[in-house]
Amino acid sequence: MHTKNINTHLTEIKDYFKAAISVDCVIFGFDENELKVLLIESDLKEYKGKWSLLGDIVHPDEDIESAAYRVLRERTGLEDVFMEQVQAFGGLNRHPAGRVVTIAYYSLVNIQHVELKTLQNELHWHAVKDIRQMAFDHKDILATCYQRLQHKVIDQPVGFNLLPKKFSLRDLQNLYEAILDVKLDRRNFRKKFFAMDYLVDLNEEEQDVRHRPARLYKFNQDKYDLQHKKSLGF
Amino acid sequence: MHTKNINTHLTEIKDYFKAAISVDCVIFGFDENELKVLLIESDLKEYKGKWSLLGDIVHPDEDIESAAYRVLRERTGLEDVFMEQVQAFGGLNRHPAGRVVTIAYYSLVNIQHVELKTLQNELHWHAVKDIRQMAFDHKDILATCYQRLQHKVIDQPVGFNLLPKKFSLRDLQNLYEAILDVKLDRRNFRKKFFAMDYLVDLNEEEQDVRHRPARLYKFNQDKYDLQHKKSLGF
DNA sequence: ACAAAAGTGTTGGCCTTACACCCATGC
DNA sequence: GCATGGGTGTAAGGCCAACACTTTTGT
Repeated sequence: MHTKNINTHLTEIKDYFKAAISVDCVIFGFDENELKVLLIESDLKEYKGKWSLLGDIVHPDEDIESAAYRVLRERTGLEDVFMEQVQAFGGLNRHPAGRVVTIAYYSLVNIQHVELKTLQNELHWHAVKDIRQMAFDHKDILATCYQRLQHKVIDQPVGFNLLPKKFSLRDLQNLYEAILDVKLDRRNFRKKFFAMDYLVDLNEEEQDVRHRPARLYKFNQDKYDLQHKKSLGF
Repeated sequence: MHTKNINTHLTEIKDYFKAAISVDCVIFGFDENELKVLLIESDLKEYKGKWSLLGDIVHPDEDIESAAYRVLRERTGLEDVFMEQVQAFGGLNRHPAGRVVTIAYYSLVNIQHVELKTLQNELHWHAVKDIRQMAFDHKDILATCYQRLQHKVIDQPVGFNLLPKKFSLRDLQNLYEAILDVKLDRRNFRKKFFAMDYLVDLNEEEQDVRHRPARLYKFNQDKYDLQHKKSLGF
């Protein structure tokens, strides 16, 4: 039996250096109590009018993670935001131009900080729950990344990345309810977060609300980094 | 500002079809109460004598998942076993032959069913906890896949894939203790698994043990598939 | 009879859930 | 003063962790 292994035999490999690697970024934001994702209109004739994720080919001298950060930076102006690889998508005919294997990342951004780098208004935030059709296999990619996010926020306090620096507990709860698509009990939610001790009371209040203003908090990243990272368990 | 997007602009792509895609399989087995992984000796001069994962280039007409299954089949003779993609590894100089982005998979196999397809005895099962050095970035890949496995067995009953069809509760506990690297309470462990109702009592006993023989069970996959897949929570 | 591992229940503490009233502010 | 959402505590039940003795088999 003849078996090959790229890790032991090199001679036949040269013929195979013909694929392209891309990254696709699922950029999540939170606005108007909805989870949003940043999409771009596709110009490709095959997908005319459909929305697609932000992505690009990985350059020859570029790490895949760097490529993902580059895409993010070029489109949103943001750096140093939360980003995580999800997985590769490598179906045979997923891209009309040829064999393109894409690596999917998702990132969590404060939607207020984003300055869209747009040419003809072709970039838009879409409510995740309203998205029906997308170009390529991007609906799959989005769904997989969204699932990953849902698991992640249960496990670790990453949701803060989607909020402004100062936020109320109501904001935080709205965020979790939007991501997980559940209703949560207000008192128990507060208890849980105060018990975790990651919130810093800023002794400030909301402005311009026409009811009793809520206290504002910020997230204490350092405290979280120190402690054993235990599950939030919703 | 000029930004590119593979999902909207195609003209410049051709130049980039020069990378290679590979898959690397972390094939886990369980034997002598230890978690093992199947490795092959590297022939590459750069990694002479080091052990590496089983991997291969993804063929042009081949899905990445199919490629992973092919590697598994060619080396172990197995098909239809548990396998899951973990993530891509795309560091710049991870392969001496050029730009090779690899997609890592792990699979769980019954080590008794494996017939190693070996040419010069270059394939071996290694205890995961004893592995020190590996070729390429394979130690990273293994570590990432092992972590994923640890989370997975807590979440879903996939451990059965590593055991023979018939097993005792002691076998099952040994497996979980090996994977999670913890000691578990025997009574609570039994309670938990009986409560989940995934085990079928075969009304058989161990043979050839020099103490009281344990009852044998099998896993009821169908029952699991039907129920809501709830966490095992160790 | 002895060695070795299998098998079996109960209790206490903790964590989770469910639930209702008063408070501060803007209009 | 009224409408709106903010803020707070407690009790009951379920879940998990800790723990020791008896049973079965081989030698």
